Amino acid sequence: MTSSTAARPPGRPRSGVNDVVFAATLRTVHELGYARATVERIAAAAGIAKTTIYRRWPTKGALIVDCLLDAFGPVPLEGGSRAEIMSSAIRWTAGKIGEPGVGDAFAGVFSDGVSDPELREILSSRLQDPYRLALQDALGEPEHRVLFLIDVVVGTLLHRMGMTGEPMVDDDVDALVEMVLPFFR
Amino acid sequence: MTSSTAARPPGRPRSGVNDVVFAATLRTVHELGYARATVERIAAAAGIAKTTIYRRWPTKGALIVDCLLDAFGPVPLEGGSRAEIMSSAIRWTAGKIGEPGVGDAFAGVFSDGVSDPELREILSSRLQDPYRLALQDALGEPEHRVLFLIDVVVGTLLHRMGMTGEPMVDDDVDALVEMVLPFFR
DNA sequence: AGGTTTCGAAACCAGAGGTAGCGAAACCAG
DNA sequence: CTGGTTTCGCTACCTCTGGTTTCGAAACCT
Repeated sequence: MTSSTAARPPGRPRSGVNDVVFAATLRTVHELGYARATVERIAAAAGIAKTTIYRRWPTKGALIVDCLLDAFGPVPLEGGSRAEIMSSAIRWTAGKIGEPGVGDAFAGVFSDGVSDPELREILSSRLQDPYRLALQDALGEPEHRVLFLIDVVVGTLLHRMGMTGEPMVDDDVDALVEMVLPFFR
Repeated sequence: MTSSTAARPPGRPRSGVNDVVFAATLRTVHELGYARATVERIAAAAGIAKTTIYRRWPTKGALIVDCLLDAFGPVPLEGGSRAEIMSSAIRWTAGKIGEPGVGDAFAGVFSDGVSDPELREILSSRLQDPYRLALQDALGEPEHRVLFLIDVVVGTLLHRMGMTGEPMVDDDVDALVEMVLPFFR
């Protein structure tokens, strides 16, 4: 065993509070909204110091992206036909965005990215790309078609969330599936 | 002429700089992005004092919404068939959002609304409702269908804008039309 | 025990939205 | 021309947020 698992570095090890921080982030965003969920409040909710957060994530945006990655996890792409795969992926996305705090955090960090190219890059490469690649693979569609699909699905769900403050109801998610599927058959 | 046109109130009249402010707002947002387009910078670009802006608009969000209303103007709903009306409305929306500064301002104020219920109310009632009502009338569709249509079209366009920093290219706008029309036939 | 790293706490900074106070300017009525 | 009313520009100011810095204490390994 020469080096594969990287011997523990010297010094005091980091306390394993990442999960606590993610939970505190979603809870705080859910209760106070994105803008009022300050890093200080998130740290307090997690029971740690603000500086500890900034030691692990360079910016608030990076923290939120990591938190969303943790909340979403890998997209389930089971299902036989292309239609079943797409349908279940859309419903899965809608369900995740509807979980308390997730939609607000997503819309908020997305908004911040509008005027922050570095955050946009993080958002695109760390959050969008993995799902884009998985979808390209599962659906056999070219990149630009999958990007378009993501624009439609995520854009629609976030617009509803941003405009009403509530996630999209199931009937409208059904309509979204019904509208998207024929176009990608 | 008794009272219809409201006799001019006493005191110094407001200088007619609204148009100058709108132009300066779009220009500043286009050059610096939404977050760095501070009210102070917008005022400087318009050649007026920051306090003058806050005398006319209660918040930055309200200023942006008025600016967008001015930039969009009424939606053109000419065209014979329903398909023509919808198609031209979608392309008109995409074109407006693609104008320099408009898309950034739209995405920015939309983002701010995520964590600001008052701004969301302004956005919904002053910006979305007029277009929604005009579309309900022109298309003969019920409210929730038109709201869904707006979610899809505006959401998709803003997601592309927010993710890439660039407005959607014509080919993809064509795809959007092609996807939406059959669902609303 | 010594070296190394992380922790919490506090003070701190820069930039943003938004407000208050002031004298000067612009308009109208008499 | 004078007085009343309102808006103007200017400056100073407040609050909040993201983010940084500093420092002593704690945790781990050798």
